[in-house]
Amino acid sequence: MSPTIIDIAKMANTSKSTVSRYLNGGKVRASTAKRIEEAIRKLKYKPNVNARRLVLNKTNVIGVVVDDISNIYYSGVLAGIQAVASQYGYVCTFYSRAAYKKDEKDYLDLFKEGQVDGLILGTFQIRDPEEMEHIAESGYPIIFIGDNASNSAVSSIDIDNVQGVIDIIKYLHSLGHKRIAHLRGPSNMSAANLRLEGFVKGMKSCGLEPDPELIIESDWTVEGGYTATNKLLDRAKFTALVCSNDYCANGAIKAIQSRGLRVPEDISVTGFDNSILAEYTSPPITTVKQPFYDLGKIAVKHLVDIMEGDIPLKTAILLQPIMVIRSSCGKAPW
Amino acid sequence: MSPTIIDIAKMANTSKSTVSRYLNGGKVRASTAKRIEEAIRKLKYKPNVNARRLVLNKTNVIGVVVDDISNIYYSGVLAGIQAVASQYGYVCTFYSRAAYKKDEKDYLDLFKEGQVDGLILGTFQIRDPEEMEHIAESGYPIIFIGDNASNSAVSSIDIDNVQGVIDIIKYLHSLGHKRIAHLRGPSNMSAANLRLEGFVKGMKSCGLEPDPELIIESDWTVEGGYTATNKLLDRAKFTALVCSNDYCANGAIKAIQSRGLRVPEDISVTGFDNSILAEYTSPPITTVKQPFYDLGKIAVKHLVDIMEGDIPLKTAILLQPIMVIRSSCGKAPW
DNA sequence: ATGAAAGCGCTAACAT
DNA sequence: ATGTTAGCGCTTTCAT
Repeated sequence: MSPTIIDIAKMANTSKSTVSRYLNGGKVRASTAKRIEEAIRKLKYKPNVNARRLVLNKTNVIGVVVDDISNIYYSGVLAGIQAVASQYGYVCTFYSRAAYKKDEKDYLDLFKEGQVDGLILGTFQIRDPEEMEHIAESGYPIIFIGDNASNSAVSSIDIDNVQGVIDIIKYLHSLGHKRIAHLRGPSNMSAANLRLEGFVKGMKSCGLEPDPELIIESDWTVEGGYTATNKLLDRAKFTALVCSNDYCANGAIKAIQSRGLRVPEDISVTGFDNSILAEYTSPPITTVKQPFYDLGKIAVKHLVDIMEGDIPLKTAILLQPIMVIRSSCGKAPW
Repeated sequence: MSPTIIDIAKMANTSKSTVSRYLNGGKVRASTAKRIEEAIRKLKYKPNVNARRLVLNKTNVIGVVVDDISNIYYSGVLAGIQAVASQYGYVCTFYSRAAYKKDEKDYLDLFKEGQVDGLILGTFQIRDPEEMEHIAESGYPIIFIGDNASNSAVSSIDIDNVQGVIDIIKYLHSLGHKRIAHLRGPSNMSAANLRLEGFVKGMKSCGLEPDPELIIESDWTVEGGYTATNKLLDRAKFTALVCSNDYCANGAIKAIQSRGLRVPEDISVTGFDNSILAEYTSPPITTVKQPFYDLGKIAVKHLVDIMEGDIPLKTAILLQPIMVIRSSCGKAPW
């Protein structure tokens, strides 16, 4: 067994309260401190966190629930979360949303069980309003990632998907494009809907009318993008295609090229996310960079503020995305 | 405050021992059980895990330490770890190696502190023998990921990097290639060295002599692969290039194409990992698929076996990789 | 089958 | 500044 605070007290000829005090930065006579330090060193003592958690009713762990840890989107966010959490003295435990849904478990149980002090909840899916309400009412320190403040009673953080696409449209418009198509993402994904919203707003702000015929839905995969783009090419003419993410943009480019058309000479294509695919495929794709790491970082910072009582109010943070211009866009051919 | 076992006992007109017994599947009279169940439901009771951890000296958490959570390699592994751990009733906490190194903390402290029951340690770097020894001696349940049993006193799991490249060489040889070059990875990465070993062994087993002039080192990045391949093209002739991973293979292809040479007509190129880049760039890259998810899955299964005493012995598991043939390789032109 | 009591390792009054 | 004591919520003998 590991040594306890009592073993230290005995060896240092003092009481466990004094050792505890020393450990927690309280006032201790220098000579006693020395003896305690020595005992700790000799016995290689480490405080038992579970005893501490029990008595303090504070775990110093942040729970993170996401759809799928292996998704590149999340892995960047998770890295930011983990790094910053540890700076603040917290440890992170990760849960997958799928497992929780399956077992019909309630995330809020994590608080009751003493597993976590705070929770970061991330999902691509549009959230269930009832669930949001349930969580908001609970009063526990929880922050949502990837949800654009659909419920103002909770704290959330996301990037501004709408503005990201507006920037893209303005850029394309500046290149002379007028017939701009949109390969929208799945309608059950909130970011996909927000990007569509950005498409419509961006078009209008440029004095262009979004043509329903030029909007087609696909999933966020390369294959889906390929298929949908082929349909789009069959039914209409356009000079630019705004895709809902980099994966389907990659598929779109392949579809366009497979018909002997060139990107960007004949059709310009844009993506979203700035994933690895956008950077290294040919042509490299003009896209919108999501600050994944910062997203995680700020989420934790904010959560810690909430947990430690500095920020009682609910806030919705919206990070500004950055357009990354590569060679998949060119002047409008007509 | 959350209700405790005592609140349940009171409401159910029994003692906390009986409630505890009920909770842990012990024998309880049916009528008592009913009353306890009802009390639990009414009070929405959830057992406090920290009290339980303290008394049982068992956390049900698996710690995972990796270089960088956001690395695609790890994110797949982590997903496997997380999923299977939760099946076994464990929760995962993730630590980044960097933070630990910086603070000079010892992973083994996690055990002493009662943070974890077991640890999965992953790194690309060649491990410090002293550290390995230290860990081996500790006797704690620890399993290494991504290390090919460099120390037989610890348990480890990895894919067979050597065999993966041997398979590639044999495949290229079957296509008629004789002058085969190797873009090796960084020499401080153990997998890079093993892949080089596979290259040498594979060549010999095909009756080919590995030419030192045809082996060049680069980091595992696209840019690094690009630069190194240009150097290689300047100094020698070859018909196939075996790259240490998909990223540098992607850079290699770009370098080759930038000189007006074609892949695979003039030079065949292979990668390693089966990352997203191998699948969606042009041409798609023939590579070796690492079973990331399975790696994590098996690591956990094995760790649980160790923790629960089923497997006292130290074992080194080597998973067989699978070659994925795409269009970056063709018949040798000469 | 059930309850009383001790104890897991720690913190925090409280008294000295 | 230090020690005594109670208690955090739970499990587990040991009686009954």
